[in-house]
Parts: sequence; structure tokens; C-alpha cells
Amino acid sequence: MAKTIGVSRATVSRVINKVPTVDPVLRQTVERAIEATGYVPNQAARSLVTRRTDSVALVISEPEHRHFDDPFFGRVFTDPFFGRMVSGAMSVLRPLGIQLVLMLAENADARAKLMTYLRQGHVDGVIIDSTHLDDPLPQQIVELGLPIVLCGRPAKPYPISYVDVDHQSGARLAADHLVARGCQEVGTISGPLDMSAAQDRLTGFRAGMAQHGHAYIPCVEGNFTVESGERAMEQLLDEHPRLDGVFAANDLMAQGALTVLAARGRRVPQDVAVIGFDDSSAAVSSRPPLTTVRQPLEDMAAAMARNLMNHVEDAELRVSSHIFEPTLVIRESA
Amino acid sequence: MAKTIGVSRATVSRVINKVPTVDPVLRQTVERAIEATGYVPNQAARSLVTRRTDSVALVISEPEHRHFDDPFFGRVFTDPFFGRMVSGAMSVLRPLGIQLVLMLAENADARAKLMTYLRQGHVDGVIIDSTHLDDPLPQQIVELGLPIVLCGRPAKPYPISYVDVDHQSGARLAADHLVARGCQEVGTISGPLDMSAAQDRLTGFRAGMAQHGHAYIPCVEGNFTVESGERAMEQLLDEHPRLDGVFAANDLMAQGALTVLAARGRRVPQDVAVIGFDDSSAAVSSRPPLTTVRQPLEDMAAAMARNLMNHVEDAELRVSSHIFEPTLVIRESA
DNA sequence: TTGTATGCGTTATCAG
DNA sequence: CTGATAACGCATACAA
Repeated sequence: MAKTIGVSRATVSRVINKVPTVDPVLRQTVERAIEATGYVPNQAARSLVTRRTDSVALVISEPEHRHFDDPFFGRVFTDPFFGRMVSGAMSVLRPLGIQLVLMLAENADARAKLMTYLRQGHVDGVIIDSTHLDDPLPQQIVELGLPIVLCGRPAKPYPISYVDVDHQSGARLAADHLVARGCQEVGTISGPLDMSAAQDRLTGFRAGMAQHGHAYIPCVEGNFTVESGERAMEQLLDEHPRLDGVFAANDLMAQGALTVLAARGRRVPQDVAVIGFDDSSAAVSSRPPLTTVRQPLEDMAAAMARNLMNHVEDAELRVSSHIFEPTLVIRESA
Repeated sequence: MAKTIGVSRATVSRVINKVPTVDPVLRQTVERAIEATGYVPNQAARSLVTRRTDSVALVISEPEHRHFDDPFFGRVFTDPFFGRMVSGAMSVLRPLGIQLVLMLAENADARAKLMTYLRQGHVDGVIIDSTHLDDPLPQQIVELGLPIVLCGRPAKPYPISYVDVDHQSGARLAADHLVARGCQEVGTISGPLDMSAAQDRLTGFRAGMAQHGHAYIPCVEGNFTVESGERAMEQLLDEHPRLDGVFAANDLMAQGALTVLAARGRRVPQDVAVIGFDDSSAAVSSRPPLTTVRQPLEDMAAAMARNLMNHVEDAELRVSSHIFEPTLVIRESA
């Protein structure tokens, strides 16, 4: 404690916390002393009394069954989706001096550990990306009284703040583009249908195609991985050899579809047009580059962070949500 | 505090911290009470006295000048490299109940904030990936007295624990494979030569080729991005039209090279063989899939985490390092 | 405007 | 083996 100069620690505390009622001269002196001694307040002691930790958790809650071969970890962290989330959240959190703690909850055990961690008061709030419908985690966290913002609309409506993209409208964009191209027989590769986002994209796409007079749209369910995209594309092609357009519910699956189409000698987009969803980095690295529905993930994550911090500042704040509008990014695949 | 039952808080503390000297019967009672009330110790109060936070920082220290177009954030978090690091570190940290705090240091301002954060005692140690030679951060952190493990050999040798891969030997693997294929005129795309890893890969590759009698190996410097790989490949091709083999210092640049080769009508690997470095997800999603030097990043990150925790447990521990041996993963590009 | 005193929830020391 | 009691380092209500 920099009390080598004749001031009380209370004054030092006031200076550090920028309390206005401090004599400018004294403040100067203290600031100089702080500078000289390199003093920084101990975080543990501080948060013991302020009840704030200045850090929030970003939790990815995903059931492990969506993955087969390699360990769960590798998948989620390598997914471009993850990186964009972190990026967007950090852009608003960092200027505020708030730190981001990364957490995973892929099974019951991890969930239990996570809840304990949260109960310990390690973070001021949580941003959560929960991908399956019946995930108990978000509910548990609100019951805990911890501020929380969800990524994506909750399965069953209940009072929780969230931000999402309009999946249906995005899928419609894809449908419109495919018809405008003149596609006659189109199919779709959906995501796992226990996820509301996957459901919405499928619904939206079918609705969009229906508007243009295409009543029946064959669909094969994938699980958002490249491999599942390949398998789905094969099945689609086997059952509908004359297919000339495909909408995949994410870029990774679209990329898988591209591989299969190339292997079968179909030119993209001349023979078969392909549209993805997300506008992830996979979209630009695919050959050909993917036409895809862009989800403004960074903006969404930033909105989540902002919303969360509002709730942290004011515990009484009512829940609110923010729906972003997707856009179609036209590249070469359609 | 679960003192509704007639025990002192000291005893509760003992039970929670699994101190052996506690009457089994009493322990039962306490455990039951804990269970019933859902009590969890407050982390801030605990670490105020234990001086441990049970969390470590993963910091990515990268100069921003390596990136042009889009914000720095997006790049680093979307890079497969990052995901694999997180993944490996988490695999050892999580079972220990240690949390991972993500931090970025791309400029002086961010570095200052970072140092303040560390000084506040928010974490027990740091795993740092510092990509440029003259980064002051690692040094500053050791001076702070905080346990630290570096990813990659430090520029100038000084006492700090690190784990690395043998870049030279990896590059030699690539050289051997290229000549075994019968390549006559090969070039290389290096990483930014202010990074020791990039230097080592270039040195190792040239040494390997020299052993097979290839004295001169043309090199164009890239910056580890897809775009830079494209530009470098174009230049290489312009200056050496008869090139039939290329070693790129990472997969992303190799991917860029692939694009250019395809655009110029060169078949891979028949006309030009291409080898990358990393074995990132980009390697398998490229067309054709990349033959590449695999860096066991997950294992390396796990080793870093273990090493770090050793230093956290025992502050007197001497620094130590661990060099991993890379392997060649043969796919279709060479 | 500034200093004093108290409490935040644990763990650790030391008697008992 | 267990219970008081003293730190831990800060913020803050209250007094001056």
C-alpha cells in the first residue's frame, strides 16, 4: 500500500476508482506514487467487496454426439464459427477491460463443473452458445441469478435475452437466388433437426421454393460437418440424378457437397448450383468459392456482449433480444 | 455459511479442501449440509488468502502489421492454429479444474493492459504464443514473477520454459519427399522472416535440398496468409516457369499456391507438387488435399499446460523445454 | 475533502 | 480432531 506518502489507503482507493471528490493536488501526488511504485490493486480483494470480477464467460454448450472421429475439442475450436464469436465479443469487451473466459460444456459432467464454477462467482455474466433444443444449462444459469445472453432463439420461449439471425429469411434468399438462376430440380442438406436454427433454415427454404411453385424439396439431414455434407450430397445425387441446385444449411456441409460433385464430374455452378450458409472462411477457401448466406456473427456476438454488460450494470433490466438480417454473398458456386 | 448445523466454518473449510484430519462422522454431516444448501465457497475470498486463482491465461501476442484487410481479431481466432492450441491446453487444464482466460496483445496498448491484468493477480500463470522476434512481453512476464511457458523457441536464448517443434527437421522431411518424387526444380514460400519458425523452416528446407544436390532454391517471402501464398506462387511461377515442386511454410499459403496453380492450368501434383506445413484443417479441405508436415500442436499445447502447472505448483522449478518431432502426412498434393 | 473503522468469505495458525 | 481468531487487500459508510 502506497502509504509511504502521508495519505490513507482510502484516498488511494478513491484515486484509483476515479471518485470525483478528491483534491486535485492530492490526486496528483497519489497518481505519481502509484506510477512510481507500480502499484496495482489486488483483484481478489477488490472483487471480494465489489462483487464484480470484470470477466465474463463464453460458454459453448454442445452435445458430443454430433461428432464422431476425433475428440470434441478440436472440432469446436477449429470451427470458424467459434472464432468469429470470440472476435465479436472481444471487440466490445476489451475496451471495457472485461476479460473473456472460455468454457465448454459437452456433457453432463462438464455441465456440473461449469455450474459450480459459475456459482463460485468467478464471472459477472455469461454469453452462451447452446446448440441443442433441450439444453438445461441456460435455464439453470438464469435461476442462478447470473446475467446471461443466449446465442440463438431458445427452443421453448422463456424470459431470456438472446440475439439471433433470421434463419428463415436467409434461407429464402438462397431459394430466390436458385430460382433466379433457373434451377429446376433442387434439394437441400439440412443441419441436425434437433436444432432450431436447422429447422428454421429448412422451413424457410421450403417456403421460399414453394412461393416459386416448387412444392416438393428433397432434404437429407446432415450434422454441420464436412463429412456429413459429403454423405448427404451422395445420397441426394443417388436419389435425384437430375438435381441442378443445392442449398446446404452451412458452409462446411456445402464444402463437402462440392467435393462429391467434383468427384462425380458435375460442374459447379454450370451443372449444379450450390449455396451455403454462414459465410465462414470455408466459403472463400472452397473451390469454387461459395455463394452463401452471410450471418453477421461478429456483429451478433458484439451485440450479445453489449446486452450482457447492460444486464451486469443493471440487474433489474428487462430481457431483450436482437434479430439480425442475413444477406446473400454471391461468389462462384451459384 | 452452513453453520446451521453446529460446526465451525473452519471445519467446513477442512471438509471442502479434503483435509484428512476430520472425523468421518462429522465430515458426513457437513457434506450432507453442503449438498442440501448448495453451498459453494466464494472464489474471490478464497484466492485472497490462497493466492491462487485456478485459472491461467492463454495469450496470443502478434504484431498487427501481419494483417491487412480485416480486423486483427477475426484472423487469429479463425486460424486453425489457434483452435488446436486451445484444444490441447484445455485437455489437461480442465481435469484439473483450471480455467483458461483468452488474451490478445497485438499492439503496445493491448500489451500494457495485459500486463496490468496480470499484475492484478488474475491468473496463476500464462501460456504465450509470441510470434515475433523482439516481443518484450515474455521477458516482462518472467520479471513479474509469474510462471510462463512459451510456444516456440525464444528469439534470443534466455531462461524461459518453452515447447517447440523441430522446424528444420520438418522442412527436411518435405525436401526429401519432393526429391523422392523426382522434382527437378523446386521453390519455396517462406513465412515472415522475422519469425524464428519461418527462418528455421527455410534453413531446414534448403539444407535438405542441398543434401540432394540442389544448391539453389528460390524463395519468396509470404506472411502465412492465403493471399500471400497466392502472390508468392505467382511470383515464383513468373520467375521460374519450369517449377515442378513447392514447399510452403504453412498450409494456408500452400492453399493459396494451389489456387494459383489451378488458375494457371498446372495440375497438382502431376505438374507441380505442393507441400504445406502444420496439418491444419486447411490441409484436408484443400483440393487436392495437402501433403504436409504435421506439427503436433495439440500435444504441444498440452505439454505447455502441464509444464506451466508444474511451475505454478513449485515456483522453484527450473525452466525446461520440450521439442516435438514433426511427421510428414502424405495426401494428394505431393 | 479526507481519514478511521468495518466487513467481504475464506484459509491458516494456534490453542484446546 | 476441532473451534476461535487473525490475516488476506480492498471499498465504503461514517465521522471529522
